[in-house]
Amino acid sequence: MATTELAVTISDAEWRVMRIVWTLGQADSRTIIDLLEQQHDWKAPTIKTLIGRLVKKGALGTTKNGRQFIYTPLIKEQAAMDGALLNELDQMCAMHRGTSLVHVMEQTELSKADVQNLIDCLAKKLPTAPEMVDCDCLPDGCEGSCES
Amino acid sequence: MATTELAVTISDAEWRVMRIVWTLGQADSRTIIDLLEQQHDWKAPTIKTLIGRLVKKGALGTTKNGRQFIYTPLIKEQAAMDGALLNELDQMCAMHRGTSLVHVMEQTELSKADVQNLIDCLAKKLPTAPEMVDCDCLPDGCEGSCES
DNA sequence: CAATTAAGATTACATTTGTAAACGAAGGGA
DNA sequence: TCCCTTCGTTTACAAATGTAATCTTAATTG
Repeated sequence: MATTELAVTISDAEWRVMRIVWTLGQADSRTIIDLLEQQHDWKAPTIKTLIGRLVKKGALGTTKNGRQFIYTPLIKEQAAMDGALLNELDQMCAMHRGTSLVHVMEQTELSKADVQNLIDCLAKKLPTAPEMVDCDCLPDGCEGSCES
Repeated sequence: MATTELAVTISDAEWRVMRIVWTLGQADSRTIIDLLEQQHDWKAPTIKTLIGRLVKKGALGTTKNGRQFIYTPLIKEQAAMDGALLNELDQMCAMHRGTSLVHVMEQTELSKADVQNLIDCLAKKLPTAPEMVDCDCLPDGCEGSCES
């Protein structure tokens, strides 16, 4: 049985740090601090705190390199992204998720390949898609019209 | 110039309360408390606190009904959902958003109509979709391979 | 009318998060 | 060898959040 790795929760600010490390593959604190100081008005100690918290949370791993550390991602970027989005979606009314996804699509820039993948994925779902998805906001089930 | 209504932020626990009110259209505290006590192990005072915070945040409005209040949503459910998802997506690497949306689609139950709407929306995007969306994790732009 | 109940308001308290200063040890240069 | 730079660690502190007890007041009931 593999270690049940319960999804690490990454806060908004921490997310910025992770993106740097994910993109570079690995990085020492100097690099992370330099890059983030350019993108935000964060002071170096702020970024150090974020790095420290990510290490404690198990999102970043460390390798000693002389006096310093080299940080590497311990969680996958795509998995973190998928998890965060699904998490958010899961706490919303099941009946309205589809509409929300349409709105999100409309406002998100996607590459041709992404659009094609999405179309393929949806085409595959179409045959087995239910006629409707019920609201799950009330204990029993929502028969109301869900005005909003 | 209309009042720039800066998106109200709703926390996870508060989200549960909003869903009840959105679904019912309006509700008094007794109703909200009864329903939520069934879904969670929350005590009545906990729910009262959440309701109070939502009123203060401007997410719920009140109408006096005798000694009690009737709560109504001041923000639209669909708008709140769209905003929360876009917010989450916006803080992620632009290059990987498409893939994440594919994964989200795969794991979300959608009605036939939703699937069709999504397909239509995507079909419309396809012609103008860029060949690729660049990573925006680094200050300048990410030319790296973005291993993750 | 007195005692109980219920509704909303006030207070409480630990944890997480954003944001950062201060500190201690290890190297590098004068 | 002695100071200064750096890195990582410790401490700080306010706001947001999860979770709830207590209090005040007005209404319900016997």
